[in-house]
Amino acid sequence: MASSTSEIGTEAQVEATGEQSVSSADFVYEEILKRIVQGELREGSPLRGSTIAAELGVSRTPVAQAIARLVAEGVLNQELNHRAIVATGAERWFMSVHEVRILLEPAAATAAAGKIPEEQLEGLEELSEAVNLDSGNSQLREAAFRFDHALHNAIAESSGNLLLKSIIQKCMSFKRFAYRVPNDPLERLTRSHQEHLQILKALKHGDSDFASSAMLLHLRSTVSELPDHHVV
Amino acid sequence: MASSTSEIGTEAQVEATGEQSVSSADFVYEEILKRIVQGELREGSPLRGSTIAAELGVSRTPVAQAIARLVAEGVLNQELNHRAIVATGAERWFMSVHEVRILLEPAAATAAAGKIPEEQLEGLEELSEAVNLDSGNSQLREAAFRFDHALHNAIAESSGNLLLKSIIQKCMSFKRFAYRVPNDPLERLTRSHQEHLQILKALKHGDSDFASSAMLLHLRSTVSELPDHHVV
DNA sequence: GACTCTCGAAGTGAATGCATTTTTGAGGCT
DNA sequence: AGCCTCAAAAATGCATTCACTTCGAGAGTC
Repeated sequence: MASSTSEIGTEAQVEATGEQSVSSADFVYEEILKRIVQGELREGSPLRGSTIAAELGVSRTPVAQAIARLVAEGVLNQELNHRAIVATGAERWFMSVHEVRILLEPAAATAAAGKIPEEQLEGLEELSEAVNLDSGNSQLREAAFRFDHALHNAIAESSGNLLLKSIIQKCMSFKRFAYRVPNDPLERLTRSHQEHLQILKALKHGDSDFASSAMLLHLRSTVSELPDHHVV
Repeated sequence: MASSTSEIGTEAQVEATGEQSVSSADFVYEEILKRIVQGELREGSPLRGSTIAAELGVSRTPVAQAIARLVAEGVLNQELNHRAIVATGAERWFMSVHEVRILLEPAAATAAAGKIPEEQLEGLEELSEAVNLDSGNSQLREAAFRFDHALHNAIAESSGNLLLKSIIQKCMSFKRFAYRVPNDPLERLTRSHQEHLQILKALKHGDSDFASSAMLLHLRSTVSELPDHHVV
């Protein structure tokens, strides 16, 4: 289909097909963001929609949708009828995300404390127990990742603020990019898990202040340990 | 072009053409959001992309883009191959926006203090002076609106955080919906302007704490005065 | 009578085509 | 040599079309 580099396209598309129930637009969205974060696309770089469509092996329609979303999020800039360019500072995207989380998630925890439905709390505790049993390394990390996501997303959902919820959940979705750090010390994961348990306890007891403080501590300790700008 | 209600479509499209240099997707985006905020579309209401396209007199392509953006923002929910539905709590969108602003903008002001370029500061002061001369009522409100937008957007830009910037600027773009309140007391506008001046002074002097406090006061006083959920 | 199954209608996601705009590179001019 | 002009090439935005999925009503069955 594509003229020049159709092999790359097919390859990428296969990778996308691996993840079921995801639209082409979602795939393109993540692919572009990945390239920006990995430094392949520097700030100011122009994005030619048709070229990307050819490289990724999809048509221009989903590419246009993905670009529109990235423009709405500020990762790309685009004027009408002009091509999109990477916004300045886009490669520090992860750091931006984490800083915003520090501002939002303690407040979200405050609002969510005591408001998370009982059954959801039980589900979270199940997930937390799945982390305790130290099976294989990768399996442990997988369980921790799931619990992490579920906890933060549950707080976002029960915050009662739609915008807050969507921002936090978007932030969490970015963690997938950064979660391929298998050589990340196990001690850090353990401590992070302990912090998550503290937060969960506070949420269950409806202790807003405790939940907020625990969340702040959690996010601050995460950022203080990681090197430079690989924050999320 | 459209089959059933093409008159409505043409009417709306004319209204859109009035605003130059805006894509059809942007027009559809704002139209859908307006309908949600005005209660025309209640939470849980399904949105048929093809119907909206017909009503607004555009094709499904820009509608799909607009819906994709609204889904990304959490205003709509949509599963793959299912029609989008209005998220629960979407009619309280404005309140959500203001609450998030209270969480983010003081921090943005802290970061931006002393970092706004000189020429931009001068531009802001010009805009602020344009408010002082009390010409016609509507003209005064227009000037205040411009200064308001410019100030908050400048802070967002100079915050050095890409996500923060895009969220704040998006929040500000929503104010357009709420700014058709001509019977809003003049005293409120004056006080708001004074607060803006305080913020500007702090930014110019590079006083982070002052800027943050002034911003917090500004946002808090705005929310305390307005009735129920018409916050932004 | 209630439930299930099937088939048509409608809707979504993606591809392609078309008109307009921008980009860009060559040529002429100062 | 540098700058401006301009036309060809390419990219964008939108419309249209195609393939597939989902929704819904009616027939058939228990």
